[in-house]
Amino acid sequence: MASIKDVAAEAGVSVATVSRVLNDHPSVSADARTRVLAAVEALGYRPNAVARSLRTDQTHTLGLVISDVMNPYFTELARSVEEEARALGYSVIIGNADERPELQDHHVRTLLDRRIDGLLVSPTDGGSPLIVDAARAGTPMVFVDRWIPGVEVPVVRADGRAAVRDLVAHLHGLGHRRLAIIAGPAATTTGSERVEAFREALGEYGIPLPDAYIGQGDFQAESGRRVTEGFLDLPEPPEVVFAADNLMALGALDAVRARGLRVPDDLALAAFDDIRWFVHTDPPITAIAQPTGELGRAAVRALVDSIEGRTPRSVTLPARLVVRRSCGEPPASPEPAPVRNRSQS
Amino acid sequence: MASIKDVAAEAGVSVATVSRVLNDHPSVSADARTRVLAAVEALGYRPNAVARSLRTDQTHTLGLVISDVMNPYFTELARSVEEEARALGYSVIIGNADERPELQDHHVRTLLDRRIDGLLVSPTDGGSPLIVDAARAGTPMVFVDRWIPGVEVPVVRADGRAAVRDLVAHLHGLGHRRLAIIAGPAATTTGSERVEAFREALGEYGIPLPDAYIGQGDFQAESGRRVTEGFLDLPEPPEVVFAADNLMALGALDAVRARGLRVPDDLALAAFDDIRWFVHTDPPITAIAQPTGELGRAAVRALVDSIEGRTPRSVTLPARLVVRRSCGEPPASPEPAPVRNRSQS
DNA sequence: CACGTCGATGTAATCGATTCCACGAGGAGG
DNA sequence: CCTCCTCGTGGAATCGATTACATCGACGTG
Repeated sequence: MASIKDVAAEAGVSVATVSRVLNDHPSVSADARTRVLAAVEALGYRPNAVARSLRTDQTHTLGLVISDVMNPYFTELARSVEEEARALGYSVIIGNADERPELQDHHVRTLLDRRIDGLLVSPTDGGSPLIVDAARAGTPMVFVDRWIPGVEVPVVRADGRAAVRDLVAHLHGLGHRRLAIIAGPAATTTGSERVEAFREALGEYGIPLPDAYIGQGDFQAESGRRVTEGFLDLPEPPEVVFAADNLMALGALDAVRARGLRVPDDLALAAFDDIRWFVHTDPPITAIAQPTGELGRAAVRALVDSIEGRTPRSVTLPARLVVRRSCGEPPASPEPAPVRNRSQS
Repeated sequence: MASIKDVAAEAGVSVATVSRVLNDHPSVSADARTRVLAAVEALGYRPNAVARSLRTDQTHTLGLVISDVMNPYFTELARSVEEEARALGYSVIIGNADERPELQDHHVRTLLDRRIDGLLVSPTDGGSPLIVDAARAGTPMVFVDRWIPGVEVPVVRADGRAAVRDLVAHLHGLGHRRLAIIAGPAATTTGSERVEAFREALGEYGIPLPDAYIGQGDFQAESGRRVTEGFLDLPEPPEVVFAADNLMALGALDAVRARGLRVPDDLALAAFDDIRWFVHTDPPITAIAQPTGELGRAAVRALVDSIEGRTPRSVTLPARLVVRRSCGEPPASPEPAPVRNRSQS
């Protein structure tokens, strides 16, 4: 592969001049510039990003460590992150933690070794020392969706509190009184927050949230199935199950289906995270939608601000309830546009 | 950030010795080794992968350019690729082409600039000169799922021919005679191959595939909706629509639903690519399943073979038909295990 | 005892870029 | 006409690693 030296030789100038042309530094004669450009063209030269990074100490790369690529919510997040990053001149390297802390740390370490300019993390657990140290050491970092409390890092996330309240109102209005939740890992902020919001909203109606109605899941489908089976085996099973993410809702659906029961007649179901498939499930699932695309973009902007020396800001956006048929009684009007355009947020 | 020089100073040895310890070269005294290791520990030193790559001309990184991250098929592929790569000591950088050739080229160029050790591509179009040139120039490369004809690059893919024949047999057995297909872009191998296989299989029953029953899609949901509406507007609409990928099937479902029609009563539906959501749609969708995980792993193995100087082999694995209810008449026995374990292929 | 071998170590070149500094030519100003 | 500044350019240092080569002491062998 041709290097800058080859270009310099071909153009009859020094490597310094070639470099100046490439980085369009002002003081290069028009003549030299055209000769260099011709040489670049002739040799099919492309600058070696590795060498450039070593010298400049910037890789123009962002690391994104997400909890689970197979989760459509995170896939969509990754997509919007990459899009915004590209618009700002950065590449993105994605690491999939698969909800496993040690895998998360593996990716963080690898990304740090590659000297990425900044890190976007949605922490799988509540306190990876590696991440905390990196943050303290000054690595530009932004938390997205989930965060680690007590660390001075901007957080970009959706606040589901109001939407959860709307959901509970909706459920209460449908006559449901025994409401259960499939929670995420307590070690994640989203895991515990959603339970709290749910409990609080129930409280407003004087409905308790007994321990038996709090199932411990791990944000993956299998745990949703297991927890739901537990609920169904209870002497007094809940009338509604609220899954704290979309995959656990899928597992819940599996469990109900395996017993030959029906949603919402035998058990109503709602989920946090709205994904396009929820429109097509049997029945369509009522869910709390996060502004995923906007979150991804805001996170990138905050991170790039941090990298380029501006002060990054935390961002909290509202989530909203999308009512469908999985909790009973169809909504007043059918959903207007079944295919959502993928470029919208 | 501490460099190898700092470690050398701290340990009281030369950088060469530090480097030898780090790469466990045999001729280092036990004493020096422990001192270096202690210094590494004390300083929290981590080798700079950028510098290392520049010197050794290897990045231990694979590039993966896929057509669409939002497509669960490719997400699963990406996941298995990363897993196998990690097991073999490589990282993966994913580029999302979003079915746009220029975006695909952008990512290929960026990856090449970063001097990745090898490239895994599922080409969005039939003949990016950039990719062809890179292959000819000797960049280790493997095509996965789709390929570019006429280029000397191993291909790892699933052969759906037999499964399509099974599907047609199934449809014919249910009494369907007017069968249409939503095709992928003709520029992709999978796009044209699936139409051919379908036409061939129909031929065995003496059923023609008129042009009106070949809708041109682009592997994205919106095109599936558009094409399906076209089909429904025909004077003699088809009884079955076969979508060449899962997203177009989703779009087809949208179109049917928007008209207040029902699957399979008004229009039967089948899809290429089986994804877990198909079990939960209304109705569950009959699909052709590819051994996605195995494809990803095989592709990585072939690529790493190529990188490390062994001869890579092309791999073709069979796809298989999974019958559900979207073409009419439920299958003989219900699906045995509703939740599929995510670690299986 | 001399010499060759081997193991441990350090010095320095190298990878491919960027960038500081020095230098020469040419133009402006006194 | 001399000085000074500016502009275009090249030489060389530098980033942080790896590695060929040189060196040196210890040891084994004839």
